[in-house]
Amino acid sequence: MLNLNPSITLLKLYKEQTKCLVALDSIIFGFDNEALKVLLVKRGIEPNIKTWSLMGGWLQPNEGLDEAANRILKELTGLDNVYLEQVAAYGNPERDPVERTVSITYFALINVSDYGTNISDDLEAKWFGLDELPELLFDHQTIVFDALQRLRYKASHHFIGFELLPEKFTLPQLQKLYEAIYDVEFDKRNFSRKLLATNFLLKTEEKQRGYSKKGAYYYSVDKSKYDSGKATEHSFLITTNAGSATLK
Amino acid sequence: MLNLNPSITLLKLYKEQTKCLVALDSIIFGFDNEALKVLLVKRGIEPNIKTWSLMGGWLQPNEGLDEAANRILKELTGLDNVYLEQVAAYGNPERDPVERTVSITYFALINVSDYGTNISDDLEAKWFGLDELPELLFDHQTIVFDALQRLRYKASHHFIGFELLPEKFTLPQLQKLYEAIYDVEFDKRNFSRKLLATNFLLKTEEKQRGYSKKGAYYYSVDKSKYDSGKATEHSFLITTNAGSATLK
DNA sequence: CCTGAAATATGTAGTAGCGACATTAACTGA
DNA sequence: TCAGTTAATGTCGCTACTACATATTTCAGG
Repeated sequence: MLNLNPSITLLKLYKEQTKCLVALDSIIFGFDNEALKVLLVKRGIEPNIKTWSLMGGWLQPNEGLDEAANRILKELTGLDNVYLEQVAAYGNPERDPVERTVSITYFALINVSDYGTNISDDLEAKWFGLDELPELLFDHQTIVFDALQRLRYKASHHFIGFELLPEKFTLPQLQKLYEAIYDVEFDKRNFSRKLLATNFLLKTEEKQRGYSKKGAYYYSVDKSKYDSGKATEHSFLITTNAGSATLK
Repeated sequence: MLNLNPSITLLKLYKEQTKCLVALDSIIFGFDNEALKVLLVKRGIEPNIKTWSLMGGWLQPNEGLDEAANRILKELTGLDNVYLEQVAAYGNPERDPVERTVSITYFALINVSDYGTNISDDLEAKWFGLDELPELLFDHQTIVFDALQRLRYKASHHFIGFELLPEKFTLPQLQKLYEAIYDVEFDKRNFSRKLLATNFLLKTEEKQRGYSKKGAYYYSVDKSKYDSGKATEHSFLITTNAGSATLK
């Protein structure tokens, strides 16, 4: 932005700078009631064709970063209105051997059951558990790890976990979700007490059937409170000290 | 990263993508024992020549992002080995009117007394308090705000605040620093109890002279513990709930 | 129809840590 | 030596977290 010698003309200064490709890559998290998963695709172009990689694409001339990340996500999964948050930028000169590329990453939280129906079949995509990731393209391994860190932080301070669940979910489901995110186990009683204390949850009259003998009540998110809560911070289950002590 | 039609050749696919300039802009925080400040420079090129802006520069062909941010910081301030952490990427198509530019931002924590001696005089630079910022270039206002948010988060979970202070500092100095970062006031007794409990601080025999009647003991950072602590999280003074409640 | 198994729902007691608060100690300068 | 200023430290009450046990609902099988 700054030039110590003002006599150089503007255009020259701008023109002599190197330009890069800008890619947007999304770490798409999903939850199948058991484990936290990441959606990967088999790369369709050389080099490294058929290597598993994150869903991504290039920035187009007239779109902003968030906009581009949303567009790409929609193109590849058919999903719209997905929780999407920027994580970081990666720009090692050697990361993409063909062309200098800076990648800006986003993590997405999707509800797996929404996803299943809309996915285009052209695309070889698969869910992977975090401890069963295949060999990944370029630096995507690091990127996934960083995104997980970010998700863990975010979900412990803001009420966003439910974005990974269907509209209606039970407390045991919610607990399993958080246990998957942090790879810890929680006490049922303390868990429900703490989550209910947020006042973000609305109990419905409906019970889940078939999964357990007794059946658990479904809850939904109180959107009005949640929207105002997005700005505010709440420390959920993982207080920073306990968290680092307990995480595997 | 992915192409639904594998018949398109690799090079064509890469070549037809638009390229951008990539800028690295740093929010340089400093602390003058009173307030948290940001170092800004007067832009030397059109458009918006003479508008105050963040310190920044362009990414060069053979350097990574962190590397570039460090290089630029060194070129502009003479400072080396500075705490520097990536914050976010900004890429609205209109943000730089001359040329499509993606900016990747970093926050830097420097010790103002180190800085004073090394600064090149070619450069019109000035410290600004956060509540007395001038009109800023492009979206730099937003960028500063986001960086402050990030600094607040980081300093409340990791022991990094001291990067803004000299090698040796007193507890009252440290307290004033945290008060400046969060724009709150702390209780002296609770503050020192909590900070000392981290075990990151080493008390020296030396006392600060001249500033107060009694004189406060100098402390330094126990680097061995600190290095291992960088990975771990610690919740410092600002617990998330209390923090959001108390912050102005 | 009764019984047992399985999972949900909820209550309590102990404790650690936080916040609020007041006094003593060290030094300077008049 | 006295007054003024700032540093250093200890106590109490409360909140919130943890650990832990029992009752309830329902389904399935004899």
